[in-house]
Amino acid sequence: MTERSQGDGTVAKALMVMDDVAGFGRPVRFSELLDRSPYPKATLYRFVQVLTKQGMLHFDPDRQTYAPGLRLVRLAHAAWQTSALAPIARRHIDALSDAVGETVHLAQLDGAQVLYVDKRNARHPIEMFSAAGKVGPAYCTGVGKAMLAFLPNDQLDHAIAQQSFHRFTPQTYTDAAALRAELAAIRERGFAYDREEHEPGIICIAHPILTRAGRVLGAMSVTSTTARENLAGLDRHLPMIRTAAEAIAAEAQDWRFPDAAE
Amino acid sequence: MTERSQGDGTVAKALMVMDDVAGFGRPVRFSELLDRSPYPKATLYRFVQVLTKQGMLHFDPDRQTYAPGLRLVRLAHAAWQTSALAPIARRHIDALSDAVGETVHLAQLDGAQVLYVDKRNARHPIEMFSAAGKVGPAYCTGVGKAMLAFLPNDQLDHAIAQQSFHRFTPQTYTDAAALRAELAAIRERGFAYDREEHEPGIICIAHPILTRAGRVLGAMSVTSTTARENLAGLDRHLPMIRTAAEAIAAEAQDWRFPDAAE
DNA sequence: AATCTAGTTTCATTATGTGAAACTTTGTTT
DNA sequence: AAACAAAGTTTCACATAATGAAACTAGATT
Repeated sequence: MTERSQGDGTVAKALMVMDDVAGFGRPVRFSELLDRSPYPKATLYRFVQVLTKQGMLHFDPDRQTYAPGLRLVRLAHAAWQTSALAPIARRHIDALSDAVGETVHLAQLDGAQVLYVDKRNARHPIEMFSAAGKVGPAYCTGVGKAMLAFLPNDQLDHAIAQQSFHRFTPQTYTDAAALRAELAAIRERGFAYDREEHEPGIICIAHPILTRAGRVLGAMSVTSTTARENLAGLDRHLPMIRTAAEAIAAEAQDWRFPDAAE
Repeated sequence: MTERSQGDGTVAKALMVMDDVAGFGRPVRFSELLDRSPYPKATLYRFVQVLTKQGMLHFDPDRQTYAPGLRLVRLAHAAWQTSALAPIARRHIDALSDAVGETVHLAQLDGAQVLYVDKRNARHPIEMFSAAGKVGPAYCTGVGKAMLAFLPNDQLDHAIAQQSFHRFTPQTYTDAAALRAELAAIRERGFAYDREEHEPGIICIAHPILTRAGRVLGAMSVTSTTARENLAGLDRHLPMIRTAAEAIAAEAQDWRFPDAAE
């Protein structure tokens, strides 16, 4: 399932169990968990007990199933609030989505993956946790490429090494060389497109959010469909998305990133 | 800060550190954390290292501060989605908030506290994590009392024992006896009011969400202000909130609570 | 240069986690 | 109803991992 790091401490192991439970996407029985777990029965059992007692897992006695617990939601609330990006970006995203009438995403880089931290959908009013917390591939999404393109070399190498390069559509970049060329173009241009690389019919324009020193804080995108728009059409939104991205960066910087030279 | 349970296992201790970091509500320095922590420097240091390496904490090298990490947001996403209540309730909450034009809350009981898991604000369109994950007192909120009132005796005793009974307003119930009387009235009536018990000027009507067997799944409320409404006015919304609560209960039950006799 | 504070590493000691196996409970088959 | 199987829980000798006092280093401050 996940890559297992051994002897990494008890805490790391317990968190791996959390990931496993979360990975099912539904309440799981102990035995199902055991099948996927590298730990022996008694060990896994103790972990699950401790995590449940701690509120990190919730045990449903009727069904005898475990699911991620409410303590996580409480902690995530703190994470979101404390985050230097999401709370600041909120009103800019509101404004942008109102102005362009399309779906707007805010994402951060979480290791080699894209993690969506906020979203506005012009039509359906709200998405809550169903949107925030979602992860996606970095190499074939607008926000992902926008962030990768402005990473320092060492971090970029590391991130690229971890991409899966699965071909989602005919347009997906499926090797590191092609991706690097695309990233160079993005760096040159200042923003990224998603040309149906992740989902057929879905296109977007994405802009990085950078500190003055050029450190990547996140990215935001405006998404549309090939049925309604083409890339040239999305360019209309460029001034607004750029303004928003810069405004967010400026606020975030003043607030919490006094930007020591790196 | 929090109650400390000793010898409760390494995982529990690590999670306590998480709570402490989250409790600050802002990025914290190691030394600030040390002041509040019962652990010696080296021990706390190791915890913070492990948690950071695991993505449960984020370390800002510029400021040398720790904040809750992105892995939490990812896990909370799973928790929210897997939860038996929030995803099901979503469209009902949408509909209810549209219909009544007031703020609607969805909450669950997390130990002795109320944990808000969703919210619709008629005016301001969205609140994201800023709303979900928030905790509040059970004894002086509509949703809190609506849930407490339908708890089995042993759980109720336990929950009441943990209430702080802080007097937020002149209307706040400040002792267990008064609260128990109010809960009896709520049980009788089938729903709860908040008569400015938590915040002056804020009133609400709240309805529990119960399985057929009477187990408490959560509660939902419609909130207004004394400037616009009074309790009698809120009663107008009763049929709709009751219908919504029952619909949510029915769906949740079919979906994941086949309701073994309790 | 001396002093202070915050952060990091070391290492002998001890507590804690580990997991094979035995056991109990629950549900299914004959 | 008895026999069986599968899932869940407890035990305990053993090994690993956590502990924390103290020593150390890096930056500030005087």
